[in-house]
Amino acid sequence: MKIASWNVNSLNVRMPHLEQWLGQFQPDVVALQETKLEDHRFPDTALVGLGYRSVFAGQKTYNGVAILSREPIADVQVGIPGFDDVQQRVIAATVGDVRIVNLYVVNGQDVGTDKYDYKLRWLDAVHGWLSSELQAHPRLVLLGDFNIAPDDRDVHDPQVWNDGHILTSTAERTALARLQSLGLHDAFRLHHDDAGQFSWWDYRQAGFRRNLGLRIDLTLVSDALRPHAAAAGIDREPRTWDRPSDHAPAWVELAG
DNA sequence: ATGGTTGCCGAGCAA
Repeated sequence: MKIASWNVNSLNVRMPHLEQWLGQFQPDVVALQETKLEDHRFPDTALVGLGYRSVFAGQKTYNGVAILSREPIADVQVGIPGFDDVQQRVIAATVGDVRIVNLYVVNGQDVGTDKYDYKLRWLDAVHGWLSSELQAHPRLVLLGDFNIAPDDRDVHDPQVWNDGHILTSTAERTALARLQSLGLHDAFRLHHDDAGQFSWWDYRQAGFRRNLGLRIDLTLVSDALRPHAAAAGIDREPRTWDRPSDHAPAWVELAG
């Protein structure tokens, strides 16, 4: 079972890329972020034609998340229970016997801003919710655009991306580590320990060509699924295509 | 590098 996460940065623009990628990569489940589409505009009919059901929670202009699956999707949850939020950043659902939790984590803009405070409060709410979600669903995959690079291997320049910088600040990394301490394991790091493997490259300054990137798109597997995480990676190919998203898909394969 | 690029929508904001 191949499960992937992809921040498409507008599904309206990226639908041809998604179609191409679904056809060649053949994922079983895909978590999308930044669809930037109201629900009535979501291309669910076109996706059925490609063999995928979908559930989604969108809004105009910003945010928006979805889960696509070849198999039936059950028990859909939108948002974090008990955390009022007008921003559509969370959708969870069950596929087979696996709970899929898709996050579009707050970017945070800059350390010390109101958006940064919102990011940390939002991550705290996710932590509280996931501790109970894991009890109810031990076989769980938490994936998405985390907008946090876990450690210095995951940034092209640790001098710039340091403990005072957004996406790499100590408080953000601590919040991510706290989530992982619930028993969630970075599937990529179960299989690779090298630096310089990124999932996002800034559109500016020819970031992709120069590999000036960060690894901020993660697939985390629960304790129960860890022995089944047979492979994980990042598919850079769609980032090479014409008019790409600034993110590449990150994936984990569950076996057995 | 208070730059640079893309997507939203039609002026700046968010990333």
